[in-house]
Amino acid sequence: MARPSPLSGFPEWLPGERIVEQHVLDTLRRVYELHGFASLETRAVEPMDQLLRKGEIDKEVYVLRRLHAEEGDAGQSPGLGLHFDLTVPFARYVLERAGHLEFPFRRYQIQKVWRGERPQDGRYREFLQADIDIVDRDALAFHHEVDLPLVVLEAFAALPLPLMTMRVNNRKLAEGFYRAVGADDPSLVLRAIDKLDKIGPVKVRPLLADAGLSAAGAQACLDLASISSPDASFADRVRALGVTDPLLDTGLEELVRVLDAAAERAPGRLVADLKIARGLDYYTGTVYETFMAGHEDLGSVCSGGRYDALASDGKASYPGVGVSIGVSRILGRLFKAGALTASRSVPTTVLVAVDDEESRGSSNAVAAALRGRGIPTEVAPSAAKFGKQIRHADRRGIPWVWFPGDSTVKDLRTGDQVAADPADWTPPEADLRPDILSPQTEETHT
RNA sequence: GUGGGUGUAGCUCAGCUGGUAGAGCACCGGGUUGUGAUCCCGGUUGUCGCGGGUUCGAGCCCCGUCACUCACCCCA
Repeated sequence: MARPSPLSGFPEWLPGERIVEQHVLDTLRRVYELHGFASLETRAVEPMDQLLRKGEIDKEVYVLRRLHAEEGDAGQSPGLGLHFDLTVPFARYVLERAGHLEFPFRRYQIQKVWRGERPQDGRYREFLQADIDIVDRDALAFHHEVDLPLVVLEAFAALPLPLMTMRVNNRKLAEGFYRAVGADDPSLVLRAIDKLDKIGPVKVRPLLADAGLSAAGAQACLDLASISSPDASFADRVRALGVTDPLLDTGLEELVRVLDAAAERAPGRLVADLKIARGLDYYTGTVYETFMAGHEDLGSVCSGGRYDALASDGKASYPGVGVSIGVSRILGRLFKAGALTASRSVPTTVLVAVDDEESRGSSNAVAAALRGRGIPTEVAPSAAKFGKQIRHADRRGIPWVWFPGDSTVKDLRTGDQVAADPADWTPPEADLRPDILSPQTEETHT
């Protein structure tokens, strides 16, 4: 059989990269649980009508089909598709289990999602998302829109990643403003403003005209979009535009509260940016997009917002707020750039050398003693010359090699070799797990 | 889905107007009868993406196809 070529858009990491990924996932789990978020996993498939509701027909969903499906089977059921995000499955889960859940319900969910789009740099067809959401029944207190992004920023701060900056806007603010300057359909304006970074104001202006805005109205929207600030000062600049509207006032007030809290609890990491739009139309309040220092061209690596109508069963509605971290997008870019590696490609801390095959048993005994004290240990695969055995460890980044013959242990980094007893020798605490190295020059969190 | 670019060794690539496939790195063995580097010597590695066509002859030209990649779209 010919060598298979990798499938584009379905990333698979090397062992060392997987070690980095697991470190990231462990850290996210730790921080999320520190804040009391419960872990959840939902099935990979949803009924097609669930995935495609809200008229988002252009969603590229992978459809699930039995190889031996009978003719006509397809017509009888709604059909199944792989989920393309974790929010829709979560909303479905909440509706289905509302009677068994305690509200407000806080959960995190780290799973693969699938999108049938053309892959590109930073854009995959199968990728890992790490979501956290808070949902409540009927009404969700506003302060969750303040608290949730701070949890995510805390998680980023605990990770060896380039500096993350979260840019924040508010749908009420935008919608109130757009209506007040003459837009009948604020979502059209939103979509136009969303393209601002990519195509520039000259090309956005006609789109705003298409949305029904006068020249003055379009100018006002562009002026609004140009406002950004790392603190609450943006509000004065918005008011200086002279537009008044009750919804705009509410949105302004909310965004000020988000910025005030962030200034205190995550200074510099959260910025008000009134051109942040978000394509998805179900957001109703604060919206978030996050950019990675030095990799802004990648687009947002962590986005979300407040939603009111995503889950509703007719009797009750379940408003929520959540964000999703694009784990694969972040890691794929940093791996490719050589900006994030593990100090070794295996978990092994100690390689026990083998003198000859007759004495493999004593090497196994040394390894067992070390493992018994929590030290990840493997035994050399063959009784090759010691130079070979050392190289086996060196190639993998294993820091220590144990020689059972004279009961010594060698630190490959320094070359020092000392007598040691398997019953009590212990490596430095830091050697028990691989280090995560981020050799880039940009600012990092840790 | 639309439009560009690229497919040659494990990796990065060279290959002239069409004339029997190369380099560097990597890898393996030895120099070195049990301790990593360097050095020296030697060695392995290919359906030139795939299929067809033109030609005495195709890695090179033509057609098709597949894959990868970039942009649009959309978004993590």
